[in-house]
Amino acid sequence: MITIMDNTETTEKTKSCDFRMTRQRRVILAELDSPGQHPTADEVYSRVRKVLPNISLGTVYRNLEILSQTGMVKKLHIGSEQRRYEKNQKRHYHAHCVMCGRVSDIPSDPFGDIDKTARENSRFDITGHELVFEGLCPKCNDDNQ
Amino acid sequence: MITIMDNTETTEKTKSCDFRMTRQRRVILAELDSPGQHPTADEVYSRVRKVLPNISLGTVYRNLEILSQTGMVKKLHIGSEQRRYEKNQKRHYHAHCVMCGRVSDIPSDPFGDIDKTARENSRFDITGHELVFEGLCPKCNDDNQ
DNA sequence: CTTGGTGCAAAGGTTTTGCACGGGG
DNA sequence: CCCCGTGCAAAACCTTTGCACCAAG
Repeated sequence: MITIMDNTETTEKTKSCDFRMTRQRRVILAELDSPGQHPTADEVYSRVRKVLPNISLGTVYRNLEILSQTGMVKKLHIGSEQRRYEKNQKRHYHAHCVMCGRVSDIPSDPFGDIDKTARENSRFDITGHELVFEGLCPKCNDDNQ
Repeated sequence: MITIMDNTETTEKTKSCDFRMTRQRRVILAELDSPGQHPTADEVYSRVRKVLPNISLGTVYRNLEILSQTGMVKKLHIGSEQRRYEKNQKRHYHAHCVMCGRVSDIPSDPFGDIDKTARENSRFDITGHELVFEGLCPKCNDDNQ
């Protein structure tokens, strides 16, 4: 029999939201575990299929959506490219290579002061911001010389 | 006969890039002229069709893409929603209503210092950033009370 | 048991593209 | 005149969804 409880806050969160921790969901979460990753749904799908060959792409999408609603996973919208996902973890921003599309983490505390500036210049009730830095990754920068 | 030259920097840019200023292209640009707008390709399409009933959606997409390459138009990537476009104009950021999807301009000088911070924390050659503020627009904020 | 989750496949929505023709410069 | 741009329609792409069955709790 498969152990379903793993007494992490992850499972706690799922339980409290009336979500079942299915095999599929657990494997998807596990795939997102290593930091510095920002896979697309399709990338998650092909990785997870190595463990669960019969999982469907629809299930991957449904789970990523549900997990992002619980806050365990974060949806990323970077450029006009395909949606990406990451495990929600310590505060950081992202850098996006305009040449190859690579996405890297940039560790940083959130810039709270820019929200304040925005509030002063608009009638919106600003709650936060999405910020992506654009530029060249080290590799493309070298190739470019 | 239709006047093709209009001796604006717009036409100059087009000429220098070997782009022809066609009737379609001119009407699309004109539609984007009033500030504070961020229409989707489809919205541009339906507006432009009032002037050019036979224009095709493909032409609208092709032109918005070309115009964004010349720098005359800016593509906006806001949340996971449909792509939006605006005429490139004085420096500002955008606020996105998480409830109704509305997009508003927020006048502001660019935050150059955050690029500096990002540079110090990554190996990317950072050239700029995409920044969208999230919150509630005045209307949704009222409805929410 | 009950009810939410799954696999499958089809549908949906947005954006791109191949092609033959037309018009800009 | 040349060849870029256009209209049309199909294709490509990404994401969502309906449905019958399955399995978590």
